[in-house]
Amino acid sequence: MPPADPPDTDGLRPALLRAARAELAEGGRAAVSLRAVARRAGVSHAAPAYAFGDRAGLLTAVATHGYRELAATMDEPAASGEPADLAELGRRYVAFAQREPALYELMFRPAELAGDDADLTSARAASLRALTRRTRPDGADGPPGEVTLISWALAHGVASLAAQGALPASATDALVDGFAALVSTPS
Amino acid sequence: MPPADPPDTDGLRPALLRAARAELAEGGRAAVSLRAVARRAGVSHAAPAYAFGDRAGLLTAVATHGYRELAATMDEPAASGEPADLAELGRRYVAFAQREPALYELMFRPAELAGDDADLTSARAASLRALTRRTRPDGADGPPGEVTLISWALAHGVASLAAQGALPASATDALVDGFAALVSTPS
DNA sequence: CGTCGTGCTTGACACTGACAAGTGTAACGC
DNA sequence: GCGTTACACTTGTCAGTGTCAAGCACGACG
Repeated sequence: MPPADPPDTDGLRPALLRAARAELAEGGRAAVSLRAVARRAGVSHAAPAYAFGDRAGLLTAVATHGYRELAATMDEPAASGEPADLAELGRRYVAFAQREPALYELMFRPAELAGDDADLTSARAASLRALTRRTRPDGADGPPGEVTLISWALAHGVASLAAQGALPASATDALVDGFAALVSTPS
Repeated sequence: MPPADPPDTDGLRPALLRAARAELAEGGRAAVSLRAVARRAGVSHAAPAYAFGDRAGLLTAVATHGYRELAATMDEPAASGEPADLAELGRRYVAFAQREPALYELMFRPAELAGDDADLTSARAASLRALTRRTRPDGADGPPGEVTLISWALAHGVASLAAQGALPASATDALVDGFAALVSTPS
């Protein structure tokens, strides 16, 4: 019987994660089968299931990486050195989704992920925190407010619609900027 | 060889569509297998593929129905008899997605649909038209403007995030209303 | 009475995720 | 040295899936 929590020190899990990312990028979410990942990584067909428990476990690990990268993207200071403003933040969010559409799609597909995974939960919380921090006037942490949630929903909506061709990819920045202008208009 | 376009007069296709909707509602998108649908409809395992070409064809037919229902929901006049305003429209859109989350999810999953299907394309266009008509000051048809697209993206974002538990279902109406207030604030 | 097409079924294949059991190997006690 | 044990996988197998070719019943038509 495989151990409940195999150590991550060796190269199997990282190698499988790399292979899964490559499959995801090349063939989309449907192409990420345990066996295809195993073939690409040059291991036996059951190795991924051993290393990650099951398919949901593998996808969860991939999605966790995605959330970490998204949070890092948002935390990055702007060229000016100052924290990014709302429009810049939205553009980055959408750009991330457009750069890795299959990964972004996977991140928001809880039916295929292990929702109770601790790493996933914390990475998800970290990315929401990065967004919250930048949409509060004081730049501090705290529970997301209405403006944060509306901004998130808008960015997610633009990213999702663009990812599936419902919106032209060239229109996304204008929509994000238009929304930011709405928000900053004094009521 | 099955004919390219089997007639829709008999009961096979409607029966399979009903079965597919039931599978979708009960077990989510992953539960809609051609064989499960066939079992539920009481036909042979290959009948769905015969009737719809392949799995994508069946899902496309289901999604097409979904777009038709969504458009009908939005076109419905409000209790007052007047066309729905932006907030009401958004609430209806999100409510539709929450009433049939698996169907809504399927409708925005082009990787599993036959994107070039004429019925799907026209149903999709009709639902966008219903939304456009109600977000233009003159209530006329025409290409969707920036406000329409931003509103759509917001509604889609709220619906998607709520469907997967990222937002509490109880918060969606407040977000939609908050957005509508932003839009109606004179700049 | 044949024969022909239509509408669906039967049968098969390759592929998938999951599981049980096997295999090699390194570490450890003696 | 040797036996035992734990680990890190691999091998083998099973049920389920989508797809395709072939078969079959049956009514229409000559």
